[in-house]
Amino acid sequence: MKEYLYSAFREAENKIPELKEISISFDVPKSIEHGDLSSNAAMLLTKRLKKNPKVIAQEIIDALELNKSVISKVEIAGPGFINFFFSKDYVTKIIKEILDKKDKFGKSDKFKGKRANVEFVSANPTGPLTVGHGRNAVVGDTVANLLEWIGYDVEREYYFNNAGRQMRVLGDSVKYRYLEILGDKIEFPQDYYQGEYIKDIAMQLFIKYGDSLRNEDPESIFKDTAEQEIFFDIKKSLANLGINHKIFFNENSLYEEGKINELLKTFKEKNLTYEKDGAVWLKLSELGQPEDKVMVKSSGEPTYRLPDIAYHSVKLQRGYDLLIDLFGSDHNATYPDVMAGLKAIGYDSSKVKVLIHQFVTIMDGGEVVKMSTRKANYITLDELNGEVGKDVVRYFFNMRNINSHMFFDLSVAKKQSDENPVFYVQYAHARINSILRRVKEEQLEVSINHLELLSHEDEQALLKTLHQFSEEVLLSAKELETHRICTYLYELAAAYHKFNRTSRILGTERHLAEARLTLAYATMIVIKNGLSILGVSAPEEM
RNA sequence: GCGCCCGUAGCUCAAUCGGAUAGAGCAUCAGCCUUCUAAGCUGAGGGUUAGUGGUUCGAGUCCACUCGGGCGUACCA
Repeated sequence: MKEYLYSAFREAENKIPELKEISISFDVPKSIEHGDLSSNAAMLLTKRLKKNPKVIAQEIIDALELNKSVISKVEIAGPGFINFFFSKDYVTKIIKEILDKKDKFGKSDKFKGKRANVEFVSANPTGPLTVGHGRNAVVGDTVANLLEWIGYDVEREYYFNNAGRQMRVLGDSVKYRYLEILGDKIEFPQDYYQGEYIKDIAMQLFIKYGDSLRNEDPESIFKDTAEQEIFFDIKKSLANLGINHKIFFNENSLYEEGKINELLKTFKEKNLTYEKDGAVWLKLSELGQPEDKVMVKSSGEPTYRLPDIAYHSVKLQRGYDLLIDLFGSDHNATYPDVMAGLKAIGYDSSKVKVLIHQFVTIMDGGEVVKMSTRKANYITLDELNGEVGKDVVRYFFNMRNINSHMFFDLSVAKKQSDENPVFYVQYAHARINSILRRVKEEQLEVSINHLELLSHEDEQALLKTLHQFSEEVLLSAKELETHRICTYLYELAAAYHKFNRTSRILGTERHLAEARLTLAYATMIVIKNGLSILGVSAPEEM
């Protein structure tokens, strides 16, 4: 609906040139009394024109050449809002568009030809994915979906590190459990991985190799087997949620391909490094960061910053127009250094968008569950998925703004899953399918021939909600905010349930019945499209 | 101490670039099924948007400070 008004305002700029100086926007007013779309342009111009906003509003209205068949009424209200009321005909037209585009309705080609990379999950293979990783996984995949909906060619990527201290401890942990199975009496160190899965891997090795591995290095077969098994499980957990990464990027390849040394050399050439206490420091303080940081430890090992910068430069070299990083708030201190480093060596760091989600606090029966992979005190993503199902997991994690901390009460999720909003949305979809099955007996058909009969306020409200879908997708994708889709779908479902109550189909005069049926059918398409962005199923029966 | 995020109804959360009377769900209370799924609908109660000050036609939203919470602040990743 906004498009029409934007172009009308653009034409009005000829008569009121000051309109060019402000950013024109249209809001959907909270109350229907204030029309379908509202503009605050007059109020924004009060200073420039030094006139009463209501007077300016009238001048704007006079300058606009509006088609009566689109805009039925324009009003000045409140302190100077210009409220536009759309004609019934125009509002109804959306049905034709939906029927025409079907599962493509809401998609846009605004960013067609652009390439994006979304890096998410990126957990090292030291243990199963927990509920905490779930938020990252679901939001990352949904952000990727959103970008695809506005035209991007998207690649999903998983960055991991199978070297380093964490993985050494993993190998050691497996070896200790293996020795336990062989009957050795050892005290399992507290800071080793305590999870049952370590014992399972050790047992597998015992079954396969007997006691022949007693003298093997923990970093060889023990670590390698653990990595393989754990990664297999991680991928399976993700696949169970409909998530499939195209690229698994091993940090180690950056070393093997000399990218780390290359980067270090570049920094040195640009005179951005110095040595102190046997370590190599990057002059981040000269790059707008609070303090210099160590890139290469005195031991000769790089810190995580160096590979992180190298990794991002490699990704930028691949030619993406947009790079998304998604990680938890525990990493919030690391990315400014990476961005500063990238910028210093000539990359366009504005292509990198870092999304940081706040933590998920797991509750069980009102009690906080402290999570630690090391201590094996956690609820796995698989367990959660098994309890409540993919649809609930995906909807739930997408529901909230990632800037907010999120409470996940397991006992509530299990016990009251019936009351989860995802069912409310899915139920609307199922209800529509139900009526579609029923009308076959009545020989009613989906038809655009009598849509002008849709005049009930609940029908009009539903139509206007349908109008907003495309804009909502575009906005959600631009802002990289998945929760907006959930909010929208909930409103759409509510509008449908209301309509379902007041605008009955069976037992109604044929033309009106078919018009309503067609509206319901269009609603079904939009609900299904919205749910598909979230990766949530649209059941035909519940 | 410093940096990032947060503080909205009893609970969990929305709120478009700063817009009009701050909205939903859960919970509580009162209604609605011989009619397309009651996993639904209608209504009621519930708020000094943590606090103080500022910016302006207008602030939950922006700025400053205070209080409270989360995460960081390594030659760990």
